Amino acid sequence: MPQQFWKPGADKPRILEDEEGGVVFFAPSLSSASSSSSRFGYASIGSQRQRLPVYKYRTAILYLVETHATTIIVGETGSGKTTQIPQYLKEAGWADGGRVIACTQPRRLAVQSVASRVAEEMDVKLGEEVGYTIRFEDVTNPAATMIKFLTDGVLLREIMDDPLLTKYSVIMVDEAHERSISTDILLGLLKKIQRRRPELRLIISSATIEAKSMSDFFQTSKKHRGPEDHEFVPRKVPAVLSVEGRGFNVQIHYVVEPVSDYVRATVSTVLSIHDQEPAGDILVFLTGQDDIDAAIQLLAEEAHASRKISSGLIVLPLYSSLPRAEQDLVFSPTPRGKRKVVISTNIAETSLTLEGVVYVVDSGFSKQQFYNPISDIENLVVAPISKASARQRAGRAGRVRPGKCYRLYTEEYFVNEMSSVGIPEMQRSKLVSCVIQLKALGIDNILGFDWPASPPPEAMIRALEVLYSLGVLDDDAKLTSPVGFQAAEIPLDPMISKMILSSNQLGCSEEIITIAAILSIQSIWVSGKGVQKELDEAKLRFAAAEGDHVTFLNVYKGFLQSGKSSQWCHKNYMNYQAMVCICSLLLSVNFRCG
DNA sequence: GATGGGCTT
Repeated sequence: MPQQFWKPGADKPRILEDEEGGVVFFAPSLSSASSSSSRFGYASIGSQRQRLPVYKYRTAILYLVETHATTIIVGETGSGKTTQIPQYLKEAGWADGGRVIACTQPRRLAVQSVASRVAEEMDVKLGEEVGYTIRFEDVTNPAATMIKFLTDGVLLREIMDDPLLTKYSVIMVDEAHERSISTDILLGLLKKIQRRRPELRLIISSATIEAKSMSDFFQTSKKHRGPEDHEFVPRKVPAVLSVEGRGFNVQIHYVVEPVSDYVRATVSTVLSIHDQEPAGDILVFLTGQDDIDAAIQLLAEEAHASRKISSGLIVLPLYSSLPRAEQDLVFSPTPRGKRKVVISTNIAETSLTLEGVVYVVDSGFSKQQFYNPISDIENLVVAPISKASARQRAGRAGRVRPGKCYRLYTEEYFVNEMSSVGIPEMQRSKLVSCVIQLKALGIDNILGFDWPASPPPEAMIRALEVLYSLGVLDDDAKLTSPVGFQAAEIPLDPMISKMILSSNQLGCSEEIITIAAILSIQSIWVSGKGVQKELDEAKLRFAAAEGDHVTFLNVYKGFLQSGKSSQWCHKNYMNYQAMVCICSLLLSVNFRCG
């Protein structure tokens, strides 16, 4: 039975969700005038740049940055803020005198693609005036780079060498609304740095909502407040500027009654879209591989049962552990007369963008990590998403033309029950790595640190206990010498760093570093629906009686003997990308540990 | 017999 959605404008009274800044769905007329037709013309890069929504705020942004210590920019995707603002700053002279403009991103891929886009717009070679740094890859030229894109994790590491980040004149923290651990630590540290360096300017860029709490965070100072309107001191009160995006209008449909099984509901919704709606690809958000496989299975069964309805559907799964070749399928253009259905995890919410999506089906759930500091156990649980996520998901339907989003929950639920933003990662994770990093930066009063979102004190205490038991912290909760400092230097989980340091005395460093590298990446095995049996057999070929760790060693040996061959990985159900990653990790750890 | 959302240094 197909799901029942009510259509906007029909009998049921429409509760507008704009109260909380539902701007995501409705961009002013500007978008229809400027994007669809002219965007595909042969405009020069210069005029393309001028057509971005952010362009008309150029003067305002430069003025605010000049006069305020912190500027918060609320902008939807497609406003052009990430690529344009660093260029405006450079044009206004913020990179003069050897200073550098930094722009951080939570993800490596975003850093690379934004950097190359900006280099192209400025018509310079990537790695010169415009460069980027991500782990294992530094494409900058210290003598020439004026605009530098980097992951927030890399900037955090840079603070270890240069605690005041002296070479930067402006630091733009992008995607701050995602509230990843590194972004939050970075924000806390930048606030501190700012007190010592009044000439440093910060730009915090966030997709929606949290502008107010972010502004409060940068406004309130625990200690001495500087003079506010002094001529040469920038204003401490953050400026907040909102920039509209370029998304198309997305019509939201809610279910009338709550659904009991969101996988089934997904399938019937997809089928009725396919049956009733004009051409356009469908993007479905489910929680994980299990759900996704079940939905695909069910779709196949329905297709078999009613050939008429489901002919012309191309159904593709999408999740991060899917082999690269299969992931790439979702980017292939949809053949004429066909309709692509991508059934995805959260990966399509932030990390990748699919062109051609016109319909989004949102289950309302995602898997989220939670940490219980009492039991010291991390859990992955299916939990309801936030309004912010729901808006982000819906926005994925409006990239090429007006679209529709089908939410598998009631409007009443969305309005009254759904929390407006998710819980910051900081408040639902282990903090061992985070604490050792702050200690390495000389921040002794960890419990008194000024966070954008305070983590639970129990989690902090547990992290301190773990570090103490590893011998990384002493009785005064200071880093021990040399073990504590060495462990902080190694960019891995402190438990693993300690294992590496101890292996030195036991004469098994080489083996332990290999194991450490493998434990530090997501998985060396490929994943997928039909390969479970083959995967188990492959694992058996390397299995060691001593356990998984020695099995890992065998796998790595095999990989080396194959001459680091990708075919060998494929044959043995191993993730080639992961193995390459391990090699880089080995290099960097070996480098640090002599 | 039960099991990996997504990132990152």
